[in-house]
Formats: sequence, structure tokens, C-alpha cells
Amino acid sequence: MREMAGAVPEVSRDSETAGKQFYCRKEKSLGVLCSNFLKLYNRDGVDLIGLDDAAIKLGVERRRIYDVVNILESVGVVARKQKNQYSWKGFAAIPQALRELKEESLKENFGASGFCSSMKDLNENENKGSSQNANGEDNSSMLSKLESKREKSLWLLTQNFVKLFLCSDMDFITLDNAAAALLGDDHNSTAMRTKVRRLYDIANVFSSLNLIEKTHHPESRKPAYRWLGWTGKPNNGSVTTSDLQVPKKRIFGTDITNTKRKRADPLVGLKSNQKENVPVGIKHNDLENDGSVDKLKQHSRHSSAGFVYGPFTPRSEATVHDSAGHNSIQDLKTLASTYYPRYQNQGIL
DNA sequence: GCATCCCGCCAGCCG
DNA sequence: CGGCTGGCGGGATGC
Repeated sequence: MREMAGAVPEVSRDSETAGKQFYCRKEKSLGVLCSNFLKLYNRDGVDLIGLDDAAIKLGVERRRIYDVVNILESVGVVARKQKNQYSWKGFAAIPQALRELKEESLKENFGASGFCSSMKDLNENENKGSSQNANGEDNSSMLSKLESKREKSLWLLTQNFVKLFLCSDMDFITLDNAAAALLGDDHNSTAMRTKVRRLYDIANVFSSLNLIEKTHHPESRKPAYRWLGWTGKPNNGSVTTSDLQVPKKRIFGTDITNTKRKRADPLVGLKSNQKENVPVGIKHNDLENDGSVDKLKQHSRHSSAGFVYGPFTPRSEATVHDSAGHNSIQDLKTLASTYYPRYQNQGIL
């Protein structure tokens, strides 16, 4: 994986595979990957998940698996077992995980009026106990190191994101607001931008889990997310986008990370730091605001039962739908086999 | 044009 | 030291 570049030296171009698989960003979204991941492992008998296995079966770089898995771990769907291995907990673990998160956040006074103030280090405890630090390194130093690492993790960010929904009574949250809140005081544009990127990642997998739904803020019209909570199943219970079932789908396995669009100049060494102003947060204090948000809150209470597909549109919904009745292993088998990426898969096959 | 967010470089950590 | 992890943000894609 990491040497992808070397392993797949721009074979991409005209080389065989007649088909011209165009690059389609949407098909590569974390949301789609997550759906496929869930589809692949949400079955009886599945207990352990090997990251390599997942990466190969899903035809993506391992790096992406880390993203999905880290987010899923935040809501209990999977749990880290050991290096390179996670255990599948299933959707049944979600309610409990959410309950705990809510409890935690309440304890930390997360929601309430000014929750954003104490966003940082809200995980100081962490049943430590292991103070066998190395010589010279005092406990605090060590802790802060680990802490800072943990503090920026996707795992924590995801949990805090959830807490935001669980504790503030707002139903609609824009990622800008979330980022601002989760960032605490430092609102510099660069940090915001990065944080928002990560939130988009999280939002995508949450959308595929159907925990949230993307809509627009009732008044500001701005894109925002609405909490749906765990209603029993991810999306429509089957994979969203094309993929599986589409009998004809183009060869997917050939594009692991696919024919990338190579950026022109590799030595971007010194970029002019021009990232000055970015509309930091939408000003309106949706968050810290007191009470007044309640009105927005009940605006549209789940109007239709129709699902929302998150970021990606299902255009192949019909297909997915009717054959979903028997989604099953067969499909997965096919999926897996057609997915074999052509970079290092000898193992199986 | 701006919202979205994929991609993969590369720094830490772990064994 | 090599491999596993995963933060991070450039810049491409979508609309």
C-alpha cells in the first residue's frame, strides 16, 4: 500500500482494460467505502476483521480503512483487538455506545450553555495506572504526549461530534459550527479548514450508518447535518451506490486508488501561506446560544420515511433495492472477487 | 466560486 | 529498523 506509487507506476493510462473507467470521486467516498465495509462484515460468523483483508476486499488503500474503522470504533461497531486486527461488534453495539457518550458528555457539562469551552482534554482520566515511564520522563510529560495525540485523533473527534448532537439540543449543525465548537478557542482558519475536512469524513460515514442526514439549515439555508440517531439499520440496509449487484459495473479492482490525477508539480515546497480569512464559523451562535434554537429544532421532524443517502446519490437505487431482498453472501462473494486489486493480492485468489 | 473531501506524504509509535 | 498508524492539508471534483 504505501508503495503504491512504486507498485503501480502509472500503468493507468491506455493500458488494456479497454474500458476507460473515468475517475469518479463520489464512488470513492468514505461513505461508500463504509457502506461496503459494513456490507462485507455485517454477517453471521464474522468476528475478526483484518485490516489487510478489508483493504484488499474493498479495493482501497489501507489508509482509508483506518479512517473508516476509527470512526466506526467511536460508535462501537468495531473494536480494536490488536495490531492489524479489529473485532466486529455490530450495530447492536451502537445504542450502548451512544448512551455512554451521552452520559460522558453530560458529566463533562458538554451540552449545556457553554459546552465548547471545555472541549479539550476531556479525557484526562482514562484509567491509566501504568506509570512505568522510562527514566527521565516524568508522568505528566508522558501523559501530555499521549494525550495530545489522542486529542487530535479521529476517534476522539468523532465522539465529540456525536456529543455535540447528543447534548446540545440542536438538530441542525453545520460543520463550520461543529468545527468551531470542537476547536475551542483557537479559530484560526487553517485549523478550521482541517477540522472541517475531518468532519466531512466523519459525516460521510455517519451518513452511511444513517446516524445523521445531510440537509440544510432551516433558515440559513446552509448545508447542515441533522441527527437521526440509531434507528436500527444503516441506510437501507444494503449498500448504497452501485457496486455489487450492478452486473456490468466497470472493473473496479483496477483502480485501487485508481488512476490518480497526478498533481502537476511535486515540489510544492513553499506555498505562499495565503490562507488568510475563511469565514470562521457562521457567526450565529447556534451552539452556545441558549434556548432560542429550540424553534429550529422541531422544524421538520423527519418528514418522510424516505432515506437520505448521505453525500452520494443512489442513482442505482432501484437496482440495489430489488435485489437487496437477498443481498446476501453471494453478492458479496462476487463483490469481493471482482474487487481484487491488482497490487499485491497473491495471498488469496 | 465555493462546498466537499480524496489522496497519499510522512511523522510517530510499536514490536 | 521495518511495518503499522493515522494526522494533515494540497488541490481535484462536484455542483
